[in-house]
Amino acid sequence: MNKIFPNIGSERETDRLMFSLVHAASELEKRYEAALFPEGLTGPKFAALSKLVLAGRPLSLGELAGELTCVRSNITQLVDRLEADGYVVRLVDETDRRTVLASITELGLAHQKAGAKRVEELLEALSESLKGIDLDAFGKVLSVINLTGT
Amino acid sequence: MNKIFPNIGSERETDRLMFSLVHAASELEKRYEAALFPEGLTGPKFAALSKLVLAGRPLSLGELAGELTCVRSNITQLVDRLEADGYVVRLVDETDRRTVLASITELGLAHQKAGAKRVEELLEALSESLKGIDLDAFGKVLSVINLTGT
DNA sequence: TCTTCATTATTCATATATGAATAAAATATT
DNA sequence: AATATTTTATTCATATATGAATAATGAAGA
Repeated sequence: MNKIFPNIGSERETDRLMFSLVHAASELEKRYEAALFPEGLTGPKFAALSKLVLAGRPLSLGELAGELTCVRSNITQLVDRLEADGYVVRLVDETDRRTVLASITELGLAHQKAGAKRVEELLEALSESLKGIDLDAFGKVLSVINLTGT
Repeated sequence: MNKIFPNIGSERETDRLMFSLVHAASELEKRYEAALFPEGLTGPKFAALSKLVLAGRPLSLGELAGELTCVRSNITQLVDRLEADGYVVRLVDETDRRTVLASITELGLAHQKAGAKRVEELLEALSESLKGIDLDAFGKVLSVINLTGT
């Protein structure tokens, strides 16, 4: 599904560029997901595992929700699936019995590592294909859009 | 949820740019959805209604799926919701009784028009804030990424 | 014509996302 | 200490997306 701008065929240059930008982003996401697929991972699963690896310790589901900027109930479900995959286990935090910790398993670690390698290859290839292009102007436009209040 | 690139804090410039690109796209989408919300529309609902308006005739669900580049079962559900909203009605195609046509209602038309106005305002504002920026280089980078096979 | 094949939409299972309502536990207030 | 509030995760309802399996209909070929 084209999530945005049903492409009414606008004349304005910025319209076409914004359409193209959204398309490029979704293209990137597709390649990213495709890179992770052989390792039994999806984008959200890899993101969660990567946060655990980066932290180097079990994280509470609330912390994970914060890191991944999403709602708690989302993490509950994601961790359900990761647990079903055997990539993560739930632990109770004995210092605060409300808290549930997600702890990455050996299997999860192995898959995260493999996924990270694939993603690195993807970014490396992308970097290669963008060689010799003026990225400064690109960054400037992005920063304008990224100013959240326009 | 950060759909992509769990932001491991890479040094490579292109990595940061790709992250920024995905972020910009999701920012745009958020504003787009926010613009449509007051008109009782979401992105997918508005996209479907807009295709019907653009066509100027009822479209089969298969045609809609093609226009919106998504799977048929997705459209079945989307049209269910649009029908529940009263924005669309289902008609049987008498020339091919397998086919179901989605036909926009007066109410749907009114909401699409209102939504289109909001989106136009959003794009107008965006175009304004990008005035004076070199969009050529931007377009070039996007076109590289949009070459689906890299 | 009758059987086979293709096409259409729907249903079902699943993944991802949000937000409201709930339950359990910790903290604060009286 | 007892009550009230806050914080934690889960459950539920819903929206959006995919893909596999199914049912109904149409088209092609024997």
